[in-house]
Amino acid sequence: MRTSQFPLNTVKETPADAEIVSHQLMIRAGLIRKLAAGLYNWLPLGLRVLRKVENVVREEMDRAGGLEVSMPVVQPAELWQDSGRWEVFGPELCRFQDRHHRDFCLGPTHEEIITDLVRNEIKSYKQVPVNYYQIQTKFRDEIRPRFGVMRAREFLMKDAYSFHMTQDSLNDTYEAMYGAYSRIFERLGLEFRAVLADTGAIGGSLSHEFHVLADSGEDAIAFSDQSDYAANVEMAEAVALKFPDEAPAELATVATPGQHSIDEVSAFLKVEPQRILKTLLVKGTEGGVVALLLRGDHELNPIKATKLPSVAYPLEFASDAEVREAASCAPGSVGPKGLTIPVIADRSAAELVNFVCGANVDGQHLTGVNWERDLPRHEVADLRLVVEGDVSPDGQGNLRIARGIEVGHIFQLGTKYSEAMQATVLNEDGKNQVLTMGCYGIGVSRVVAAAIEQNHDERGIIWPEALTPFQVALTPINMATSEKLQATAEHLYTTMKAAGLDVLFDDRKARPGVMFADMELIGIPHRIVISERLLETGRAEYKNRRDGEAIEIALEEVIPFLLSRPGIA
RNA sequence: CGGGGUGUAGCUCAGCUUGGUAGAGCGCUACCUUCGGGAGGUAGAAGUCGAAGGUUCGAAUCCUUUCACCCCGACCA
Repeated sequence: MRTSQFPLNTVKETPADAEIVSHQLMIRAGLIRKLAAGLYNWLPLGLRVLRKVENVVREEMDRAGGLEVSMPVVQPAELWQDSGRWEVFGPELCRFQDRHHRDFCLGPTHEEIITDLVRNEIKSYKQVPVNYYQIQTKFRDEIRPRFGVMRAREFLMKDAYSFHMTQDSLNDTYEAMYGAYSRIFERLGLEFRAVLADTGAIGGSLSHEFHVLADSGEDAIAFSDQSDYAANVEMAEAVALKFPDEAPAELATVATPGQHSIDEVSAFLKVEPQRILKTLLVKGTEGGVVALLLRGDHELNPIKATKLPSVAYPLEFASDAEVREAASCAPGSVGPKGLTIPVIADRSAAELVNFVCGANVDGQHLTGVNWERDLPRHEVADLRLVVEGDVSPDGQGNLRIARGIEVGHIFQLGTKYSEAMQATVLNEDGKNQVLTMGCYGIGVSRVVAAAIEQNHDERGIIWPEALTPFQVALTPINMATSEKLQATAEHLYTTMKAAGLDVLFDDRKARPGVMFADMELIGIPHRIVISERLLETGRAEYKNRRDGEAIEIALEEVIPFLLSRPGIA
């Protein structure tokens, strides 16, 4: 491709409304342009990258036995009413009516549609398992779209849905998808981790997320430094931290006027926070409140808390009035002693000895408290967020915490949708049997942004080979003034293309600085420069975008040299 | 939805407090000079000052309403 026929829509200035690097660079490099909040046009350069991702995804899905389909973006309400999600889904489901006043929505996901398709088309156990996938535009009316295509309202997603007679069969496909996803992100040249995940609103049992590691990531993930354990911190199991054995101290009541927070009490009583018991009162499912106990240095994990049958979802803290009713004091002085409401202790809180807790009297705390002697043993659960350095739940190594961008998510759905929508087939006994489902998503447009977050410098994007819109930039200097240079450039361009190289020939009448800056901004990994000066010795200059390595090579060696570069052929 | 902020040329912004015929830099067009790291000069094109209403002799500027966009929180690939 020639730049004279492929306008580079680069801009020098950083757009004012772009927060993160990938968003800024995608606009500066001319990959995307915003149309409205959360809606983007993809320019030719950006679309080339998007298609690269798409193709890798498609190849690996096909290799793993997926069958490509295409389902409409617009979906009839009836199917959503069938699954029960028409009512359950919030305002992010964009609903509208057609001219006949029939209800429709823009598909945020396609479980309903595929389940309907399968219940109509798949009749026999002989036709399963099947794994249908599509690469399709989705629309979610996000509360707050941000970070460019990272959290857009309209985005490109690969979604796959598998149907099975047995859990074993689902396990097989789940594993195949796990493998396919790993290959996809490896081929794309991204540093990623697969982590145990919460199944969230989609429902189901087993689930893994695939995260591209980047400091700007919205998710925190925990992984062991010695084993392959990895989980979203929302999910990461927190093991009980033992407390050193000590002789029991005497139980005492102390005045702690005006000391409410853990830090205040810690400073006032000169006791380290980990020896103070934090008592949180939250709303319960039955309408009352429930007490959750944590070590003072630990934080509550709301996801874990709301999974407890007695705790209301979503998590809501008790009001001051409710606290006073349950504990007869203000929130800063609450403790478990004497409470008549349900009490659940975190595993590590249950290990405390000689600790401090609220006395349920304003301005008073208890010291030297011990379980059993002073307080009954309560229900114990995993309630806290893991922290860096925690023992890994598999017992091997310690947890480290990194930030990641979720680019893929695989679920074992079970029969949630197939049951509700009656997706059944006849089994070997001639009986109707509900199919078991899995679903598997990749945020294709998000992958592009994630790749940039992970691969850029102060000059712009540095594309991994598998994603780059062009492999090689051919930049002749002042070509217009030299017929010889022009002829050499044209010849190089033609032979490079013939050699199968995807080359962007900068034939603009631009100054060298402009060409270099543009090619670096748009992230082309390899650059060939030719000039009058170089021509005198029959050489060209090669420069690598990532490591900045620059060498001169003989003109006739240019193509063999490029083809020998890792990842290019 | 709650809290905060911004709308003026394609982009980044000044002008608004104190009302008086619309500005800069970048980008774009043409020409001259320059030519290995976002050049210099000359000339030019380009704006219903987000929209509506009001106050005023006169509104980008003051008042009211409204829309859009951005940031912080709860949702998600």
